[in-house]
Amino acid sequence: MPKMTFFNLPDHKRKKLIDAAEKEFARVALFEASIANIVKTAGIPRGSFYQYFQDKEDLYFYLLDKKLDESKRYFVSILDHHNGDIFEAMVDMYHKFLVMMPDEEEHNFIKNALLYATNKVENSFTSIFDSTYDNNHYYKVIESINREKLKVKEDEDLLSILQVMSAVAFHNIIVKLSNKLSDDEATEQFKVQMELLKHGVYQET
Amino acid sequence: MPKMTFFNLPDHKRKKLIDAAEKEFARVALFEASIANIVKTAGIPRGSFYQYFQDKEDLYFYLLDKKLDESKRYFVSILDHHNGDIFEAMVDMYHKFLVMMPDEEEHNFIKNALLYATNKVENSFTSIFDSTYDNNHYYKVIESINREKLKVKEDEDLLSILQVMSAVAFHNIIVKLSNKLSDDEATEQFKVQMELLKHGVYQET
DNA sequence: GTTGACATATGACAGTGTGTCATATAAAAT
DNA sequence: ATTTTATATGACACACTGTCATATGTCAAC
Repeated sequence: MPKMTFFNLPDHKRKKLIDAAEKEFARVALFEASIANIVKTAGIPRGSFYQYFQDKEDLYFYLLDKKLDESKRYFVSILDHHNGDIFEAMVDMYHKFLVMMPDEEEHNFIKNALLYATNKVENSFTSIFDSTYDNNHYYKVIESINREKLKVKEDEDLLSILQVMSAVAFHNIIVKLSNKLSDDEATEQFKVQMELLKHGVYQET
Repeated sequence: MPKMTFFNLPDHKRKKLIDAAEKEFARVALFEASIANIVKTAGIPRGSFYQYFQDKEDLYFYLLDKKLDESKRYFVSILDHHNGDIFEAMVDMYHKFLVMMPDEEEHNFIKNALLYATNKVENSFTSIFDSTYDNNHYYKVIESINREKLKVKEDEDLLSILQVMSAVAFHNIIVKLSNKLSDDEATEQFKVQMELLKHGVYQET
């Protein structure tokens, strides 16, 4: 987390710094991003940066988590919209995530995050379904899920399902961003994989 | 790929360099690893390094792919051992991968690779099931799979299954390596998720 | 309105790393 | 023996990081 000094900053100064950082993290992945670049763009002295943040990662995950918080809230609303059908919600979310990013800088930021995913970045993304990150949000999701059509009834089993889904979604988004799949192809492929998970791949005897 | 100069090197010199590199990549993740360290340990001049490799990544992915090639071959043998049952093979492989790493340096190398996974690293891992990386190996796998118990019969459907499985496996290994799951807990969790995929999560009406 | 205590700002600096290049050396070809 | 080609070497220019001594601002208390 950024230090208090950062939050005490006058709005325009804080915004300038955030804009500069977003620009840099949209340009290249975290490990390639340079503080030197950010402070130059923001027009602040180098020393000030360390007054506000522990280091590059501190700033980075602050920004990333801020962006993903929006997605989290959005997912709950989508889930409600689909009457708790978690598969429909997931496919919808996946599609929206890929298609609904008109801001190129935002798109590149996310792309760089995903293509150079550290464990921490992956956690930030898949935390949509992880109680350790945001217990409050987690229960909202769990409670919004309609279990009627599902085989499992226990929270624990539900969690396993969510984990499988988010692992597959995460992987698919990376494939989509790195390869030459169109939005439609990617969505189609994800749907197919969700169907597999829905109905299973074994022939029931 | 390393340059020819590297492969022309006398064995002992090449080995010394590889040993030094493996040590460095076991110490820290790719982005933190330093060429300066590697050449110091190997006792070669800095200039020579660039005679052999394009850069750090060149050396890194050469080593990683070499390691994963063993795993690929091993997977085919496991699949045969389980008479083509892809779920049994996958669970077995997952367990072996976690448990059968007695060499601490090797373990740390893989751990660093996974916890700081770039798109390229993830590709290297999941390429077990990707025809674009090693067509020959891919067909060996595809042909070894027993489709009797599976709903799907087409290669294309099979590929979707494999992709889902490898995405889930990849994700689980990362969770296992970063968190405090024991080998047994991790294996159990993976089994549960494989069962979900086998039989599906929807109640068939 | 002066003082002191505390918060913030600043940029020079030491340390570390990268990739290149001119030069030296060895090996092979003619 | 001489030219050509391959390899070796380490100094160098450049880039970046994190720190620290010093400067500047803020604000409550007297």
